[in-house]
Amino acid sequence: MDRTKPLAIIAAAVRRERERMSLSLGELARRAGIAKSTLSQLEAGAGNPSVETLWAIAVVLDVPFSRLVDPPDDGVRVVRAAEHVAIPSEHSPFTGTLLAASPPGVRRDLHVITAEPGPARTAEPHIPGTGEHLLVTAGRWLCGPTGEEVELGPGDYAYFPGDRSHSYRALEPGTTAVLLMEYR
Amino acid sequence: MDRTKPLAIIAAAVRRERERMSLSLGELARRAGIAKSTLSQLEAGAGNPSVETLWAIAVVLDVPFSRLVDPPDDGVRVVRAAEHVAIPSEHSPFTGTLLAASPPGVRRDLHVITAEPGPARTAEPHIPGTGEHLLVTAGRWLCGPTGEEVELGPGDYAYFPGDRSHSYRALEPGTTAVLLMEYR
DNA sequence: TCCTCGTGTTCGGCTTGACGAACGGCGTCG
DNA sequence: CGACGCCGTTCGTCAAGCCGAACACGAGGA
Repeated sequence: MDRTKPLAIIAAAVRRERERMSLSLGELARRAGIAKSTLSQLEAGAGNPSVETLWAIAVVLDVPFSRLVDPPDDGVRVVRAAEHVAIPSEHSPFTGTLLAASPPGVRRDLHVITAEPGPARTAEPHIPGTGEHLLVTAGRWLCGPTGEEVELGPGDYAYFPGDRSHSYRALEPGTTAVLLMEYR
Repeated sequence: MDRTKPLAIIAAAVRRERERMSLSLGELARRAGIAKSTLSQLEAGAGNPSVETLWAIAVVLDVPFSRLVDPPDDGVRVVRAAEHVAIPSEHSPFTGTLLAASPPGVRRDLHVITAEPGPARTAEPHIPGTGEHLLVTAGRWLCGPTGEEVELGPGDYAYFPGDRSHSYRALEPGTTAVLLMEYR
């Protein structure tokens, strides 16, 4: 499984999530019912916190346990419909193409989205570590991080990090896609 | 975030994963470099293990930390294309339908799958906690856990747990779908 | 200026988890 | 049968995490 020292990761993650919620160290400690000294040492990367302690923190921060343990990624990937490599498998009862395998510890929302032709609509960057997987089912999309937009047709797949400004634009009526949004 | 007591979950998860690897309690303890008494108490649901301890165990069991902390789920969900509730959002530059929000701590693979009409193909159950999300893009599928198959057309969405025997069957030529497989 | 409140840090004391040895229970071999 | 091996549990000791108070620092306000 994972490679890096858990201590530093957890320490950084707790601090990051805490600041994301705009909570002071003392306030978080109070809400979590732990001593702020404990939290201070934890964020300093010292010691070896117990499950109970971490759990209480995760609950208050409203993040899964896992969020306190994994790192980020980057880049834009596109797999054209024509490039799909069909893999007949004995293990699966169908022919499939693997588009993206996820690292552990992500949350994700699965959407179906539709848009009509018009001006590009831009989304503000989400929190770091967010990613968007798009699989076009009909029409044509022009989308991606600002300045790196790609045009996608039916069957095309694209991934790009969501922590940068990015836009979506439909080029044909009834343009639809499956959108998988991932958060850490 | 989560609701249930972490202790019992972790205890059960460790025992489950340990037995999956056919390791004795003592052997796991030895490999992980912890006292077997510690492991014994942990599996008994007593105490409040430290991160270091859990980490060592997770490494030996070759599972992500998260696998030791989240529970299972069940049931089959279907959202018909006609039932998709379009949500125009100011936050998103498109109209979307949320099909499924993920529980924390999952790994997932995103596939595009295609099949031609023929006999149903059955998949063996995967490890507990596995789930499959299917969104039909063309044709008609008949699939689901054995005995609970549902018929799906373009735009239809279904979820079912993958830890039971289940089958896929295409009813029309060129039947395709987006398949999101989740593991814990 | 002085006081107050907020931040995050460091310092004793107590609690508790981790350790290793010793224990009882089974199956196997001499 | 007794002796060994492995299983998992229980017990006493020790180290370490957790706690709460005291601490230093900076930003306002009177």
